[in-house]
Amino acid sequence: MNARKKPPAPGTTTVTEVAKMAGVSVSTVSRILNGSARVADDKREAVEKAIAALNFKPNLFAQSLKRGSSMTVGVLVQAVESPFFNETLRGIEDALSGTGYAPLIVSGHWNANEEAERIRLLSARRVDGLILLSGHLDDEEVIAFSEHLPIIAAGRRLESPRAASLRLDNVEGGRLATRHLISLGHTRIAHISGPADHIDAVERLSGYRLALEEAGLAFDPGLVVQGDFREGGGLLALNQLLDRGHPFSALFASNDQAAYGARLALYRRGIRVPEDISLIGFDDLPSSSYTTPPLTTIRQPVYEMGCQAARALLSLIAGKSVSLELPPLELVIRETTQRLR
Amino acid sequence: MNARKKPPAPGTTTVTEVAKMAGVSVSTVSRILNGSARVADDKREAVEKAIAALNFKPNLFAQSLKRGSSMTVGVLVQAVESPFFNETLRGIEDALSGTGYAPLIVSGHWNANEEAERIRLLSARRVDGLILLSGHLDDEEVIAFSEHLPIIAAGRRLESPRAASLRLDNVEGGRLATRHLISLGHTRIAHISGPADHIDAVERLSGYRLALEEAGLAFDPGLVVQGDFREGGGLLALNQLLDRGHPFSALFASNDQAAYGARLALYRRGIRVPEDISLIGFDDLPSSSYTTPPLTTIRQPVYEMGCQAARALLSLIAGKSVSLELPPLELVIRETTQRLR
DNA sequence: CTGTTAGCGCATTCAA
DNA sequence: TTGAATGCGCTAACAG
Repeated sequence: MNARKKPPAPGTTTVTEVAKMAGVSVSTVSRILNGSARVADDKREAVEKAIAALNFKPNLFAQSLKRGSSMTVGVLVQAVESPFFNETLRGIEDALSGTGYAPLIVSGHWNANEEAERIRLLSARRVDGLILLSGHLDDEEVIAFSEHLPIIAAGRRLESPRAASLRLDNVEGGRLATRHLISLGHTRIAHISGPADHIDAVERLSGYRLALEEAGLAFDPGLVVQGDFREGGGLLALNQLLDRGHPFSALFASNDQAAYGARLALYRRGIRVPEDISLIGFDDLPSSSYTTPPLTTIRQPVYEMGCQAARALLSLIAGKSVSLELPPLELVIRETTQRLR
Repeated sequence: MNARKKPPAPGTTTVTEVAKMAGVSVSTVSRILNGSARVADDKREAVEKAIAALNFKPNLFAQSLKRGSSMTVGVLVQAVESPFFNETLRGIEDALSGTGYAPLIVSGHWNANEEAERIRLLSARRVDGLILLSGHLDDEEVIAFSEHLPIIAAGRRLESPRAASLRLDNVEGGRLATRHLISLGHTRIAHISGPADHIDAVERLSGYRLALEEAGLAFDPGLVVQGDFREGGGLLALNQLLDRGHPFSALFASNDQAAYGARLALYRRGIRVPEDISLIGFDDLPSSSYTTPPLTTIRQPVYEMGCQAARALLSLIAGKSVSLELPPLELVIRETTQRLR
């Protein structure tokens, strides 16, 4: 029933066969594979030849089973399809490349239950560590998970021996954005906030209020409307705002996607950007350099976050302590903001 | 320090412990885990209780080692950060969700050598199958890989017992786009092509020429300029085109990203879209609904591609034959094209 | 129906 | 320096 002879399939050959071909024992092959002990040159050569000839790759499962390490790190992202996480994933991938570790990416879909479920899945796959990008899980739960699994969490602040976090100062970011508008002479500044249960969104709103206050400008709740961090929400939000009839000359959107939506709403109503209304976003997605006009925004170092997170996780896995330092948020002035005339 | 009672770490308990706690043998536990045989209700109950109490998850490596299946499928994407692949990844993830399979995503970076290297990496991890999204590998190499590994390839056409492909008719897409412009009265239609070594790009260009020909319009090489499927390339390309001085009233960009770049170039020069120039893209990225103005484009069913690819791969893995059918490319008329006046 | 046992492919003792 | 032997945790015969 089963076909006996197979061509040397990668993933079919084992150390035993390599050993046989090279005329040595399996342990010698293993030693060469891992450099775990000195081996005579002639044997080494024979083994290496056999490995090449058989197209041999050690079975990672057997290795994992033996070593208790999977050489895999889990990455819990909120949505693979979100442009926001893209560059972070690239950073993770780049940082991991060449280390032997591979990322296993799963999506939590902005849902605490699903996140917990995914983490369980990752843990069943015995990932050696976990990178958490944002998410709705309680910090306590994350710390609980970290008892068994080193964790680097982005978008949180948590202290624990087996966990570290990476978080930007979103209050400062919101303040930066708002101050930029104020410095251009704007005094009636609207804000599209993000989800009320999203800490980043809440902080950006705080930053907005803070900047207003610092400038002696009154906070007007009628100028704030809730979005959902996505284009559709931004569009809706801006329409609501406009319908309220409170005049404003500048708009701070809590993220770039919301800004895109708002931009479209403005376009539909024939309101020009930046001539009639100045617009600033938050994130600096790659596409924000190419909107019409290019979007002024607050740049988050997302790629660097990915790199750092991955590197830090590797340290954690190696039992070393980690210190995380991120470049600061940065105002990127492009063409959607201008001085109030 | 406080007395910490170690909660059973997930990934630490084994079938043996479960068996001991439930007072049965390991095989009984295994049988219950896999439903591979009938088990008396009382034992089943005891085992299930033990599993819950110990927070037990079977070690996937041990399972894989034993069964020779990793419950993992490899996904070779060109760039995790590319907006184009995002929705496809989501489709793959959705289709895989609940099947027990997890995707292992790696990037080939548009480079045949790196692609081959990544595939080797995936094969060392003993993935049960492979989804290839685009790429520079020769079809023959892909077929060679498929000897040992079931493969679904998007963006190719290949026949083999262990491989299947999923490919849209890009000639038709290019034709569709161009015909739309022609139907609006345009006769001087420019084209930003994609990389000359990218088959999709070449086919879209063919479609463009075909539509021109069908309409009795002469093909003018001076109206075609090469881009790179990215925003920057589109921007540059359009500037070149404009500098050539050949007049045109409509532009077909080989993908949406190029269209974004072109849009910006136009904006910079004060050329209005669609009043002065009609613009059509290709792909229908999610953000294309929110450009200013929203982009007319050819929609690729990328999400569906992901779903289908994943489902087909599962069939292939199960030893079944597959038939792949994709919804057709579709013209999405938004607001960057209008009748020539 | 259930328990015992033999490996899956590998890294690692322990002897030689 | 090398080889033989022992599990890692699990599934699947094979007996009972």
